Amino acid sequence: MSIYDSLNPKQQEAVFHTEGPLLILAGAGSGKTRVLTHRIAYLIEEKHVKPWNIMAITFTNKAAGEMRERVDKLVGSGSESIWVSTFHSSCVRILRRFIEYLGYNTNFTIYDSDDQRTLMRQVLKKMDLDPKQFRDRAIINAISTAKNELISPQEYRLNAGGDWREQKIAAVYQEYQDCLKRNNALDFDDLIFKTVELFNASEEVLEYWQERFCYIMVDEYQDTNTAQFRLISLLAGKYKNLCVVGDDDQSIYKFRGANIRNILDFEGAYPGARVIKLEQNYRSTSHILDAANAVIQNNEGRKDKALWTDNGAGEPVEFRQFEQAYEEAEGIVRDILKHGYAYQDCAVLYRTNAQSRLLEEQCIRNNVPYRLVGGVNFYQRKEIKDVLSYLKTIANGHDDLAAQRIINVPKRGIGATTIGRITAWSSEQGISFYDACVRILAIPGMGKAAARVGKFTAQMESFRELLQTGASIKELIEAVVSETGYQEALEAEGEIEAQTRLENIEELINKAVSYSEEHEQPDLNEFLEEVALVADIDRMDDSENRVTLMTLHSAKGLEFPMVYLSGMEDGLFPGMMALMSDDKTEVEEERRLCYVGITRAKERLLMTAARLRMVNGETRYSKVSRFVEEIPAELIQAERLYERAGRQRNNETGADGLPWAKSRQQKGVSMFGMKSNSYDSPTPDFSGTPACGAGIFDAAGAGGRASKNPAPAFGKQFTVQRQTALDYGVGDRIRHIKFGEGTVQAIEDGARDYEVSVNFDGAGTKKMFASFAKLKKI
DNA sequence: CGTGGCATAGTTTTT
DNA sequence: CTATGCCACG
Repeated sequence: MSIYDSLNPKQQEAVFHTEGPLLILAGAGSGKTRVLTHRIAYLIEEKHVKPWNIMAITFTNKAAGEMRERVDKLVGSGSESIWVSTFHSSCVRILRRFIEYLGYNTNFTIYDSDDQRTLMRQVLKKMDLDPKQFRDRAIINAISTAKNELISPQEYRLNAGGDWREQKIAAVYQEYQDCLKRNNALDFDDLIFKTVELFNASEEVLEYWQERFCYIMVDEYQDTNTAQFRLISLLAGKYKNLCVVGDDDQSIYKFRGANIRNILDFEGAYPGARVIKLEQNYRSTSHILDAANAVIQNNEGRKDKALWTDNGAGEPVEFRQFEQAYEEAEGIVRDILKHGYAYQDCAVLYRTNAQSRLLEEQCIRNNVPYRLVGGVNFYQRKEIKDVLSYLKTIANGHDDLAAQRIINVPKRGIGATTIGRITAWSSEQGISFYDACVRILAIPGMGKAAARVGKFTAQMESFRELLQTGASIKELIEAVVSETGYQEALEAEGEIEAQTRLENIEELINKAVSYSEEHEQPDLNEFLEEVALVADIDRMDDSENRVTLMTLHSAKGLEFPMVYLSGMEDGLFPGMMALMSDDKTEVEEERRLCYVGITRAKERLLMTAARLRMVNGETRYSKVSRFVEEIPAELIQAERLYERAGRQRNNETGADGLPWAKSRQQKGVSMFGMKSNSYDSPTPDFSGTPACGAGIFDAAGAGGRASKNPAPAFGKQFTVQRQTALDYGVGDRIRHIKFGEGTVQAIEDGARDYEVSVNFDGAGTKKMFASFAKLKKI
């Protein structure tokens, strides 16, 4: 009895085929991770391949982590030396050792999309291009596409030919790359691009890695782009022991450069490649699977395959159309409360992040604990970026963007003029921005600002010393936040803002602590880089009992017993862009996305749509998504609204006859923004807090209990409950966590919360919200 | 130099 | 509608 007996014949075939190129076409839920992990185990235990000669590439860190965990269980010792990581982190590791061949320094920094944008603006400004004609976003996209296709600035210029605009973009591309290099920085696309460049530049380096990775496995192969394909080809070029796993029907990252031809043409690129299809699905009921098959069949140019399952038929797929978008959200949440699945077994999926708002509202309203994946990345939040910029500047002064970001945060009286002068001087001298700051006295025309800059650099140097003398990253962050006055400045901004932001910083500190615990020799640079490559999905903690809200894209690779597909409307999903496009593969891509969504469901699938939805401030009517129509009637149980004539509609929806009247009214009583007493308890207005809907945050339900409890429950950022009564009154002595002791001056019954004025012994009079201030009676 | 107000533009999905 | 950017004022 071996561990391989539990695999089906096809899976075994894939596991035992170890030499030469292998394409595993793994349909949704066909156990591909099982195959990959068992294959690794087989290589090590039966073929005696050294663990360090194996490389497994996944798309997200989360997937990498899971795979590593499962491999650990299968393979006793040595599994830690297998490379299991994403394309991006693999490339970083390679570049950290050899990028000097390309004239960069090995302690390069990684620019995220925000940094990229900042830099691009600087470049566009410097080149004096009409911002109307050359939008940063558009140029970044063009460059990104070029990099994904391995097109260098020089080639871009050649391809541009006589096209004036393209010529300009080529020049911007060139300048942008020069700036990156001067800053010793790489953007996301560069990580792959530069690694390929490195391999092309040095036979010696390439051979080193070819010998290192004799066995390579790539997951989600349908989503690789040209650069990634090239990278893999180079690495596997010598031994050709390349095993790729993917499903062409789940290719959903075209916008990111993914080239579906990579998987469709694999056999062409690797003659003699073995192809194994995994078609048995272990995840879903046959109703769900048949619905998925029915939808995807409408695509052309796919690899022929037929997924089947011997799970039971299960319940039919359901579809419900609602009048209003908020009713749709409400319907979903009600259903969650009704059907009895644990919260953590439910996922609500949608096409665009904007749709999460209504769902959140309804979850909060009905006390359903949820977890939001996506939106603004945690690491892109202002306060986090600020702190990280400090750390970057402390770690090495090479990152100009980071230094420029924080030199006047908190306010130090160093304005744009001064920063501009320093920047100009630093580029004249060919030194970094930070180094220029250090030599501030040498810069002409500085005046008063010189002293301020001097104070700044002195402080930064003191932080460096702190780090030298062995302070942990945690201690460093704490020192930065308190000694620079960052925390103070934050608190001055307002109670609610400060609270959420400080909690975010707290979360970053936690991250730093767990990093330090995991590594024998914690290193600030390494920490920064780890943090630079995390995706939202990586931070998803599925141990808590919460409903998951996320985009269809984020859902790839996951599964849930109960799945809701919301916003099934033509114009939203498939999106307007795809419908309008002449390129019909755009709709096909959306259809694949739908296929991914459907196949996430194990037991029950409910699709929903609204006939009316607010989009960009105006109400839009939509038809039911064509994807729903593609599911044969016998598989689906549909509740539709009748298509009504316009006049009748007015009677139904709005007292004043306006079609959108009802939605306005609803907006008025919504949880966001408006003051309203129609709920058991008001909630903070988090439509205004930047942290809202950002990254993953946890909104805790009342311990998993549904309704009844009048206090709405938020977690983390929103650990807010309006106290029905305060245990202190005017004149009482209280204690505040930061301001110390004081006397309550007044309590106002505000719209959302009690506003308490307190005269602190040390800090004077402050007005604060009761639920945030956490005042204790003494 | 900092702030606040106004105008404008933008909108998919993310490593 | 909302976020961001720019400009004018204090």
